Amino acid sequence: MSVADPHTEPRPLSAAGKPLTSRGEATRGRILEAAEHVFADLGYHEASIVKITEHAGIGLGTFYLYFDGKQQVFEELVIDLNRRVRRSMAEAMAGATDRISAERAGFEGFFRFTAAHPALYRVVREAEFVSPETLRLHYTRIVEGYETGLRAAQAEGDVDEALDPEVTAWALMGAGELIGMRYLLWERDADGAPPAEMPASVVDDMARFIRNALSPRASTEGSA
Amino acid sequence: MSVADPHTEPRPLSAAGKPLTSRGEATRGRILEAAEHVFADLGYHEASIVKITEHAGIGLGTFYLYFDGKQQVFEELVIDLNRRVRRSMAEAMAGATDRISAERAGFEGFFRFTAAHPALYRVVREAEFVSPETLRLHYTRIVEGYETGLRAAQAEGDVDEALDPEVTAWALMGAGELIGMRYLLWERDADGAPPAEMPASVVDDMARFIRNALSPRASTEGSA
DNA sequence: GAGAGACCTGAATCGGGTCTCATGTCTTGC
DNA sequence: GCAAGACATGAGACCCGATTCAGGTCTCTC
Repeated sequence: MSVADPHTEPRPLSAAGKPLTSRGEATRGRILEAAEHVFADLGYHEASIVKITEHAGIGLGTFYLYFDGKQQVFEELVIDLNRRVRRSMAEAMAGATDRISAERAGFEGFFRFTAAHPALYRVVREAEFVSPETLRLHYTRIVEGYETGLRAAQAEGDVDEALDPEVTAWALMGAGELIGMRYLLWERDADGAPPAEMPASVVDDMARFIRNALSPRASTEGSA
Repeated sequence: MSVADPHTEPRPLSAAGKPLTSRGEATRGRILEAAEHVFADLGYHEASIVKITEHAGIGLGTFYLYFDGKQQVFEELVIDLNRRVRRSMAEAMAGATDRISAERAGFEGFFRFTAAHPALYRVVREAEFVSPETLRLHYTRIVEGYETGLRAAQAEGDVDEALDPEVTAWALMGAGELIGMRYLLWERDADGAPPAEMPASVVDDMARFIRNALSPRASTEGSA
């Protein structure tokens, strides 16, 4: 597979590009963790370096030893989150035998991540306006896996051969995203708490939709 | 239909809530127009009141005679854009006879608007982070129409009765959005110009996907 | 135990934003 | 032609954020 492995991580460097001692690595990690918290809480523009460094318990200047600026931490964070979402999806799909159930499992993995970290997934979406390149990377990496899976499944006869794998992959991802937004990010109980997981009925409804969309049709290969 | 009519517009008021003379109304309109331009060009956070008033050719203070602040103009703009997107969709669907072709036409209307105003559709999406309430309104209004249409089509036998209309409506809208983003907002030719319209092949592929997803299945009502 | 890096710090600099307000200018009714 | 009220203005008060930098401190090596 040419798809990027969701488990590899780059070596941490200082802002100047130099390698770090373990003390430096630890501090860098604390900044990243604080950034995750602050961005998730406040969104990109309300977040500030001061708030991040305060939350990390370090001096303001220290931040600039490890990052060029706010945008760079943000990008690194999105890339990390992308790895984590894909890991969640990959884990969920691991046991599936045919493509249709793999598809369902993949969505469950995605919904599980979103339910567990609603604010974090919002961070990823905000990348569209903060760092479009990074968002492209995010979506592209997810779609690549999808597309390969769909192509293989078409060869197996699990998926309608008339469907274009690329367009279909984007359509499925979009469907998953809006469903996640609607039923996980928007839904709040009386105390304002988000749901712990996607309601089974929604997962079922969505699975039915996907099964319909993907399964080979017995007859009627009509006009385009 | 209980769906909000995309053609009605509220009366313009001053920031203090007073009705306006025609001179005032004209100025207010110029601000809104300038805001549309500036937000589309720069995004919410890069945009500033100064830039908006400069573009409108009026003094800075004048802005505050008509709006409470940046956020309020933004929200008004998003609501206006929502009306325009829905109008574009409704016009495209007007001639359709059955639901499946109405669906396809609706997407064509949506893609037409996005292709004609790529930057404007980005403004709508940015509302997720600037004014979540307004974005909810945007999506909800679109989904309402969808859902009613799907329900009616199920009664007619045009659409698989096993599908949940609400979940299906959100899934379709999400699919349309990501396809729009991928093939309209991202695609640039050598000069960096966006495509004038959605490629026919993508529309066809998407239509096939939707037809599969919605059409009643002859047999196999399998497990959930 | 002393020197060399690596690491840390926050006051100060700089830039840019929103919003107010005291001071005009138009337009309309009479 | 002259109030009165609607409309217009932009300098300035105020706020807040990113980034720099000169001066520390820590830690490791020999």
